[in-house]
Amino acid sequence: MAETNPEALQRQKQKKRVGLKPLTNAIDGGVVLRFAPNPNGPLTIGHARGIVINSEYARNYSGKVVLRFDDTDTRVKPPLPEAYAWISEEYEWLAGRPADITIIASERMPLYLNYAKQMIGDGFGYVCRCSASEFKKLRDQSRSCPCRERSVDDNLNDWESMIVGEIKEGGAVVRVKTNLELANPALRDWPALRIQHTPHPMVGDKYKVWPLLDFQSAIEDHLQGVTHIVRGKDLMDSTRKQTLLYEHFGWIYPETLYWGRVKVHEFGSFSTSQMRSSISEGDYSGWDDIRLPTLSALRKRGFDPKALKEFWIDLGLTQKDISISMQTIESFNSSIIDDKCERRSFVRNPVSFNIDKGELTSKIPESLLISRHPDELIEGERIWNLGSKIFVEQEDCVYTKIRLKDFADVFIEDGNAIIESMEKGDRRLIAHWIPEGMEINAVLHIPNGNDIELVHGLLENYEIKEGMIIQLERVGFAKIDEIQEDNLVSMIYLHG
RNA sequence: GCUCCUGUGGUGUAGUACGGUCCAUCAUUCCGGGUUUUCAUCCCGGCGACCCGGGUUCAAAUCCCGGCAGGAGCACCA
Repeated sequence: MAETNPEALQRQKQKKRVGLKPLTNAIDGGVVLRFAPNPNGPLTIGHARGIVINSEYARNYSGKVVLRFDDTDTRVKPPLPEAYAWISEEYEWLAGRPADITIIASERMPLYLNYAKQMIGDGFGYVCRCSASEFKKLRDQSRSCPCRERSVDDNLNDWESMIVGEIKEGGAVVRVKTNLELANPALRDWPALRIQHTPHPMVGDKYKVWPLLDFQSAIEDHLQGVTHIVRGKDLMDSTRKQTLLYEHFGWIYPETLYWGRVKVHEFGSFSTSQMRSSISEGDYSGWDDIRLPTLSALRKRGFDPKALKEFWIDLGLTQKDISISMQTIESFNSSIIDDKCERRSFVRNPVSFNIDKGELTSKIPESLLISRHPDELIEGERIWNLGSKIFVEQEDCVYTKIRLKDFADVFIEDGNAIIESMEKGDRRLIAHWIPEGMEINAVLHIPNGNDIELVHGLLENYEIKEGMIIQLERVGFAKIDEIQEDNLVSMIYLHG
């Protein structure tokens, strides 16, 4: 080998590439990407991939991201008015900055209708009044439908009828003329706009003709100067259809990248419309119900956006259909939050004992100083005022001699905990406990598939605030969701 | 059925354009050990993969051909 190919010997051992693959045809400062969700509900964990990949590429190339609401369907997937603001906000939460440009398709209807008219006027689009099934039949045989041969003037007349609402829903569509011999039947004379008389939640009944995704998205990408489109590979045919349209208009289609289908083990398959109906039926408390795979739910549970970001970047962009596990995301999250989460004691199944100080009375302090983080990564201590009683987790009461963590060795007898020494004298069990007076009733909500498991106990009531994420010693990370007026703390379990 | 995409350990992922220390990278899971006055976190170690069959070549995860498997699209949804 040294003779045939000496360079081969120089080859280094491979390393894993970090970050996203470079984009083709990308100029620093000139990259425009877009993230285009349907505002028919808030974002899910799958959308997170789109936000992360697009915003990361924009960051890498000092480019821009257009947040575009593709809300041109009033009936099958009607937009949810509140969702627009949720999505903008969730985008910012994840990307770390707001989108550079925000576009709402339904506000830009005149533009799309104009291009449609131009398309008809220039003869590469036509109004088709065949039924969907009639058309499909002809299309599958590469035959043109009767409407295709009509004059531009006839088409423009029909177009006007569509626009003013004279033609019923389903009565006509506008098609883009393509080569009918195209190998892929799905691309032949594809539909660009259809009639919808159902009022749009945002703009009302102003428009009777609405563009379909392939048309609206194609026009808008051109208008915004999008240079790179990253989309699911289920939209590969969209790319092909849109490229045909671009050729008609004389435009250049953006670079396109794809990702495969993503399933999350813990959530199985789900859809926004499915969740929407389950929520309205009361199966879930709302879009942020902790059992749901929505971004709002993950956020409510206390996930750090950086964890999601690192996770999706590590996965990168592949066209493989994948099945991921929340465990991996949780692992990214742990490494990010562990250093900044304070520890608190949470005693489940508490058993109370009287403290018997015995002969050591004079040596026992009135309060203990306990570190906020075991590695001293967080300054200051938690102050535990000792009362006359303690609560110990029942599980730890199987022995008579135990050590109260960070405090003293005790001997348990007849409901009393008799202090034997402050120093750890032997290898006895270290018990989990909390002094009386420091406790507050708490309930931990653990999402578990379709259920929420409730774990009751006593939480260490030291500097707790709503919204803070702490690590419950022995249990795992949790978020203080609500401190109720009846002195009950509601907590949400994050992960171990 | 037609059109298209994808196959690297349990799960993901790097490497594949241009064949060569690649007996294959990294993470996660799992198993074992260690640290810890938390059963959490953390640290160390280990198991574990190039879909199959041919071909080209001194040399194939990488190139060619043929299979097989999985997925998507074929909506007047996005």
